[in-house]
Amino acid sequence: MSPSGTSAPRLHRSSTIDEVASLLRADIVSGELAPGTQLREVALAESIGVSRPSLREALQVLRQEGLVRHEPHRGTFVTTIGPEEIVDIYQVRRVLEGSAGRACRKAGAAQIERVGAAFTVLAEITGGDNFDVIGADLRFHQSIVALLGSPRLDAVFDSVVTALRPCLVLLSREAGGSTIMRPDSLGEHEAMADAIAARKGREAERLLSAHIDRNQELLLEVIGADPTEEDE
Amino acid sequence: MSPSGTSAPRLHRSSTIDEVASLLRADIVSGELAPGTQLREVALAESIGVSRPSLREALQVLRQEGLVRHEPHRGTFVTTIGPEEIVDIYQVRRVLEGSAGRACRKAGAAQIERVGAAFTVLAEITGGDNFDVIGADLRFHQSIVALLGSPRLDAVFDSVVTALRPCLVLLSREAGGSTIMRPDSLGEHEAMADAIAARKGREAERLLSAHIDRNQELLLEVIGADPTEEDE
DNA sequence: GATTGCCAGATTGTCAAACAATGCTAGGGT
DNA sequence: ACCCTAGCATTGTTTGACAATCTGGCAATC
Repeated sequence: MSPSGTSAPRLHRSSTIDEVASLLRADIVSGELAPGTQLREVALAESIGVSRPSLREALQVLRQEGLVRHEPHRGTFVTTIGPEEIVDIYQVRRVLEGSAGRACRKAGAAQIERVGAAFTVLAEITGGDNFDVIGADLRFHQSIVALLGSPRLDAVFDSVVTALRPCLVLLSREAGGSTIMRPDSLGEHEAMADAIAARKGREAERLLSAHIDRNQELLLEVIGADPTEEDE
Repeated sequence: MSPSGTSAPRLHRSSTIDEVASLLRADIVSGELAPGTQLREVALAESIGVSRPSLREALQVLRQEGLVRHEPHRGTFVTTIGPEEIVDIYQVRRVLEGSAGRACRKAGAAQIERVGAAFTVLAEITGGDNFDVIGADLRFHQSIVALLGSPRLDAVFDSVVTALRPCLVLLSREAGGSTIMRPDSLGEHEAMADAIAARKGREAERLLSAHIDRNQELLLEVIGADPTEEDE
């Protein structure tokens, strides 16, 4: 038996607290738990069906992920996202996706292939539900970051996307329509996918950067113009 | 009431679990808790003086930071760092520091100033204790990443540095001498600091990239040549 | 003698209940 | 109207307990 070091995927892959964390995470990114909501430990633990210590451990996970904010002796609240966070998040995107675009020259063929696949999904899903479009869009960009070949950077982008998603969902809910997906957005994505497929690093970086800038402006505009009604 | 010095209104700045997490984090990065060590909950909780649930919450924090690895029903162990992790960490450094170097053109004057200050500290401390040199080196690079002006990216780099530090400490302990700080390393840092001060983005990026590549090679060499005795 | 099966100890996983500490709110005194 | 205080709700932390699971060694079997 050669215990080939890297992986010992013992079954049992989900502990209670990870499940609880996933559950809450899903409720947050879907917007079901609105930003600013206080998460009361006793009630929440009861409603989920776990003990308070277990819930608290799960909350620690979410806190570390930045999905909830913790104020001592006050409580834990779903993170509210403001203009500064938006700017920060998009700066992260610029750095990560920009670098990834430029690195498409060195990336493996398989990774390049996945970008194309992600674009295909995005192109075909357009016109469907807004929520699905957001998901496909983000997955496309995720596949771009994957070009860097770094699990850690993938995780960083994941967390950024997770933080961004409730914001986009909220937006789409308010606008009710296709505010998020600008009409020329699909074209931009196609251009990016093409540049990457052709391994034109500089071009891809430029397109990505411009795309991200535009989206940031759009988002800031809507968020800034609409001081969310969340409460006092 | 004159707010003289430390005894200001108790801002409750650290909850128990954050303190415990900090304590353990310090022990891990200093190498006192060697990689691979199992953290037994009862004994550890007792030795620190907190209850088991509190300790577990602290461990969740460290797990999220990647400092410990958790195996269900087995225990939590101080993360062991292998060649893949080294490569990953240095990829993160390449992306972050490279982007930061190039972004020095747009960075604020204050941020640029801090890079210079960090270099001064590094230059003057050289020759001192190895541990201090490592710290100053990392802080210098931290100040470079700060050029990006993104709290999130700062945090990412922080976590990377934290993961890297025990590895460097271990190295310095084995080599006993100046293996980490190559003789020409200080010169490289000076060149980088100069390029940034002059806001030569391209130049800074090139220098940083080369510097990081060299250090990665060095680290991989020593790590690879020395399969640490820790496991089976 | 080597392998297998199995049992006891140790360790983690999870819970219930409790009490202290703190923040918020409402009511009373001025 | 304002300040102060009492009381309630919520978090912070501990204790103790029990179930589930892993580890290592012992005995039985081939």
